[in-house]
Amino acid sequence: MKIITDPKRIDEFLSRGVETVLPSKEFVREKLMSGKKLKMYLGIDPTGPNLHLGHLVTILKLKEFADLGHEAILLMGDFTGMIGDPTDKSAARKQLTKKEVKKNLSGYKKQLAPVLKFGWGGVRVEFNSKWLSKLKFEEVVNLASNFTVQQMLARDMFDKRMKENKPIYLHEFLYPLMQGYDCVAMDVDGELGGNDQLFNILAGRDLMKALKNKEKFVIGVKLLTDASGQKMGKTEGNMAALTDSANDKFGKVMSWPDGLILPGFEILTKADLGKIKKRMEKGENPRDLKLDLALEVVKLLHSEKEAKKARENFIKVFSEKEKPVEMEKVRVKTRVQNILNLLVNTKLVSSKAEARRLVEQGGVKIDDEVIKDWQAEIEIKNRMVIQVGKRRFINLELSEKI
RNA sequence: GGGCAGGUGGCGGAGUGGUCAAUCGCAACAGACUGUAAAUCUGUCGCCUUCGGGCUACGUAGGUUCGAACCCUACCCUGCCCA
Repeated sequence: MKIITDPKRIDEFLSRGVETVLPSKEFVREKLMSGKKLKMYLGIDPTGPNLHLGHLVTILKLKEFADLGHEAILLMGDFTGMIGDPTDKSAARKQLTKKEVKKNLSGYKKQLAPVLKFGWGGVRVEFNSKWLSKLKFEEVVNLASNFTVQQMLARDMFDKRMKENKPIYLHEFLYPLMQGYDCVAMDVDGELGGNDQLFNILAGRDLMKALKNKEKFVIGVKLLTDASGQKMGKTEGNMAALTDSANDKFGKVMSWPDGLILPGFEILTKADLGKIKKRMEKGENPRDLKLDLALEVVKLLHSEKEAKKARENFIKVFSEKEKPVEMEKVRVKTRVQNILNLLVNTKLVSSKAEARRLVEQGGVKIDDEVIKDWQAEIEIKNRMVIQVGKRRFINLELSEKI
């Protein structure tokens, strides 16, 4: 594949959605312009079964790199993942088994398929267990001698835990080491990652310099945060997972604070940012801009048709408070059931106590009628619609057999 | 190895013999409101219940007591200080 040296595209690659470029933008631009094939990688720890939009941002960047004709590697941290990242204090360190890692990986593959085809467009998948599991203790010690405890402690996460008298496990210090060694093992020219990964990535930069006398470049991608640096939602509640349905993804994007509109367009779409800014300045309703953003995001991961359907659905359910276009169908056998049992049986709630609470608070509707009495016996009719809260709907189907 | 302080609900953190299913904050859920699933306000927030109550839970295992998250013993785990 030919190396693309179009300055415009390279500029776009180095600036759109990018927070940090090390050692300098000029350095990396020069490399990219040289026409030489470069090797850059992005690491993911396969700790959970699902990827979310945050992962997607970096993966899209990796794809961009591949599209420029370079060698892009998606590194699965199966080794690091197996050791487990003990971020909380006493929660039993979850050590992933080989089986789980494998399962997670195949899930990722599926989830990423719409945006990235493995073995295509230059993106290659590697596993770091390939080299990390072979390191001898002696080699590990050698690697460790490149770093000081003080350097590690400089990391804000560790610093915070020191101040709070919370445990820091020794092997946590080895994390950056392992990640750094990945660069050495693959002998890459650069590394890509979320800007929050900078510390680990820099460890790799140091190692590359020390062991290979190579200047590894680093591209730190912007995180999905608003202007004040607040991560979207306090947790990752509205960080849509790639496995979410088109409707859910659409809704989650709509729930983002307005401050995320521009960053969202910047890092998740190819939309013309100037135009978006203009629309904002003109005082256009942010909701409409967000509808466009949500549409683009869903389009990225589903078809355009599905994206449009999700938008229609959202407008119906939330703006006009109507029922969704399509809802899940649930079969029931018993013709007459108590409302609580019905809610539990259809898996809308997890316990009777919860069901009762919802009913008492007026959060349960059957065919648009609020059910207030938790002792009510419901006579089930075909195609009856049960709604819990604002956004959970199911369509009942009477099963004819006993 | 020694001394000290701790281990409580999804998380943080009160409680130190009965009135504790456990104050409070965060997260979550429902309702009102809103351009939005944001913000704000209100309510809920272990499980089961014939709504009387029952059951399971405060690191683990035993014990004392009419009664234990709280007292005793052993064990496991964490932090701090000393060596």
